[in-house]
Amino acid sequence: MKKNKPKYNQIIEAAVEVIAENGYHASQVSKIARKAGVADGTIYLYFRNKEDILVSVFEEKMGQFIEKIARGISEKNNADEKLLTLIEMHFRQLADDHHLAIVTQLELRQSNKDLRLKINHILKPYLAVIDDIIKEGTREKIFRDNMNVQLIRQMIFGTLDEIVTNWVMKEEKYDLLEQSSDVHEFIMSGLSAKK
Amino acid sequence: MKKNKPKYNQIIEAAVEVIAENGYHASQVSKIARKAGVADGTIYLYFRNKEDILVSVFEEKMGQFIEKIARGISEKNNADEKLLTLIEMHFRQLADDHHLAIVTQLELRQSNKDLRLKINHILKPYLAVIDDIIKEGTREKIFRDNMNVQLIRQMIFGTLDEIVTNWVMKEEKYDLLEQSSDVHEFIMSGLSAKK
Amino acid sequence: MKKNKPKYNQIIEAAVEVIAENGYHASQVSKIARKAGVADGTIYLYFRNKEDILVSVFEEKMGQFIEKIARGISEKNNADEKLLTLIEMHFRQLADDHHLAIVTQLELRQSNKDLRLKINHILKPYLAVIDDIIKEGTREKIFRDNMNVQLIRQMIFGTLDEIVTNWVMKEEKYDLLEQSSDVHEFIMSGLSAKK
Amino acid sequence: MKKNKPKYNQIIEAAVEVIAENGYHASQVSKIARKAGVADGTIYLYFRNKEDILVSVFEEKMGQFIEKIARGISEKNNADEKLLTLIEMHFRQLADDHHLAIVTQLELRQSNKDLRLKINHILKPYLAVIDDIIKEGTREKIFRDNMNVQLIRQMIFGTLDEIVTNWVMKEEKYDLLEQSSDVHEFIMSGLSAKK
DNA sequence: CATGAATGAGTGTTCATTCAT
DNA sequence: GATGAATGAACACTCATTCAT
Repeated sequence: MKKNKPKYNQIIEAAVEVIAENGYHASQVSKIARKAGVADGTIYLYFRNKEDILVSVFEEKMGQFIEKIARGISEKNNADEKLLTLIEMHFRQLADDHHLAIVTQLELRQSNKDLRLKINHILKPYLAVIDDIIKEGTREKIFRDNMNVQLIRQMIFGTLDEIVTNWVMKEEKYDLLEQSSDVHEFIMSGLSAKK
Repeated sequence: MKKNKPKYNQIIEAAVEVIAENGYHASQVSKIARKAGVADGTIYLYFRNKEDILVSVFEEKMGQFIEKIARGISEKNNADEKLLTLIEMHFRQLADDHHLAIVTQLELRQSNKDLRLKINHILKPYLAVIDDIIKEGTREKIFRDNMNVQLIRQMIFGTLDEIVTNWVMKEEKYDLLEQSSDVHEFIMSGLSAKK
Repeated sequence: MKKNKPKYNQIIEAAVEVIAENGYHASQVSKIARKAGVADGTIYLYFRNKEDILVSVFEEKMGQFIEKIARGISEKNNADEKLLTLIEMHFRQLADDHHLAIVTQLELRQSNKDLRLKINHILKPYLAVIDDIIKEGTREKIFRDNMNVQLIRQMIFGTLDEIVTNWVMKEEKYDLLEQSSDVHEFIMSGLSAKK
Repeated sequence: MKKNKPKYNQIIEAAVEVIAENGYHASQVSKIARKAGVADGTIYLYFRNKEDILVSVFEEKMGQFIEKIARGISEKNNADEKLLTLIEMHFRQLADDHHLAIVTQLELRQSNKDLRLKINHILKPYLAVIDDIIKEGTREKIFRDNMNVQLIRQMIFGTLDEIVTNWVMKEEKYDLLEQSSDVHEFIMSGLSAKK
């Protein structure tokens, strides 16, 4: 949410809707402008080019996404609870925002390498949150020692991402949140120190 | 490998190379034709349209990919060993074919929803192989009961896929195969019945 | 006239007409294509881009222009007659081709610096023809010694060019060719060795 | 210099600089406004539109140009000296104002037919000055009789203009003023009554 | 007088696909 | 079967001008 630039936010919101409804490749700048209620040229007062709109969409939305999760986690006292919170909030936020789910799981992945690299960059803070949970669990001795944090994080993120993507592709026919405890149990057992 | 149509295979191989070298969006039909040593029009004697080339590329390559894994697994006697074999062969086949890894993990994901649905369809036999291992492990009582097979399979596939994608994006700088045992341990612990 | 590429010449001719009729800035590629009776895309099989069309127009037309003058001059036996021939043919060729006159004197001058540099390059052979006459006249002792050939050539070309441009801007209301002898006399007197 | 409107002159001067530095086509109104230190909208309090700025630039600058030459000539007593003065001052004024030379010889020529007609109109007083010298020379019997004044004037102006343009295009690498006497001699001989 | 945010018309170029030879 | 010349739809971005403040 950039300062008090109402047009900036109008355009961001319009972009999410247009991409969710039309698909990445059919999302012309003029369509976004029309939905935002501004002229085509106005877009370029707030964004350098079309790619900049898309990067900003992801930036703004992921910013909120991560911030909420980080806040939720900070109230929990151990890695176990934190992981459950992360899973639940990851699922809930996407389940609650139909358009956002389509855009992040399906449409934005069709972008070219450049844009994907930028998206990966934006994703980093979220990956760092996951890393922190892993490290905390190791300190708390509830996770095994000597784990490759980067690999574990890839497995956790890959698991969550694939589950959400499948849910979106199945047109969100079932309850995503219900899966949380199974996923949590799978990951916790996978990392557990006991054995 | 379709029948004995040499041009068909020339075009498939050319497509993999062209996409790996130029990226999805810079892979024009004319470029594929040139690399395959045929005229542009000839492409359309073997494929309905550009999407059909890409689907066929995935179909042919995944066909071999799955077949090899299925064969490797059939020689193993329990779910534990089968899972390890699947992980190792999944990693090894992509580590051994640089072009294929780039195409499947990065480039083909840029396709539109239609193409991705077709790709998912082609992937089904592989997902079925994973499902079979899960079911076998449950029968063997080495996995927990009452697991949601579909969910577990998504977590396993998501884990493997994310790890390979990260490895490709990091320009294959480290050894992918080395990760196999950690991944296997993570998943096995996650599914394990003991506790 | 390039080889036997009929489309190439159709496009060149169409470009001259379109520019003469609509002006430089209103000469869209699609308008040229329509007048040439080809599809927009066909233009790009024969020309790299729009500028290449314009350069080629000038190249082809000036090529013929210069060639004819060079041929005409070669039949003359002294600098005096050669100069008269050059003036007459310069005027006649533009007087005979209304469209070409408008394009070269008015429209193509609106091009940007890049294009103008290329046009100047194409003009060089013509300037060389003028230089040769000046040198010949000096050898024949009918022109003064010690003249700055480059400067003289600029004066001659500037004179002819300004006269034609004025004639085109006055909508070709009077007879351009009639001016030839006065211009010839002016230049000859200006260069004459007698004094 | 219009009235006592300081902003008017700021904009005129800014326009010359911007055009000289960026070229005709890259000289946006907003760039001129920024250089002039006024808001975009302010431009339109002093000029009807962009073309009006350019016409006014030429008007103001040519007004001074012509006035100085007319004053210089009025001090001379015969057509011969007046012509030399005109040539020298024409060359000197452009040699002394780098920006003006670029703008008048190269950039403003890229304008469309409309603007060029207006520029020609502004040029008329200068052409009249040349005409007067020609007529005076004829009266003084130092020029031939029966000359087509308009044609002679075109030749003189064309000569001077082409020489200056060449000098600007050669990036003003040599001394323009040095050419004056040769040019004067060429024209005088060309018009001379003796023979 | 002065501002500057907002407007919206206009166009060169690519490339998947066709079809006459 | 094979060719490759020809097609034509589709779209991001700039910038002169306006007008509410």
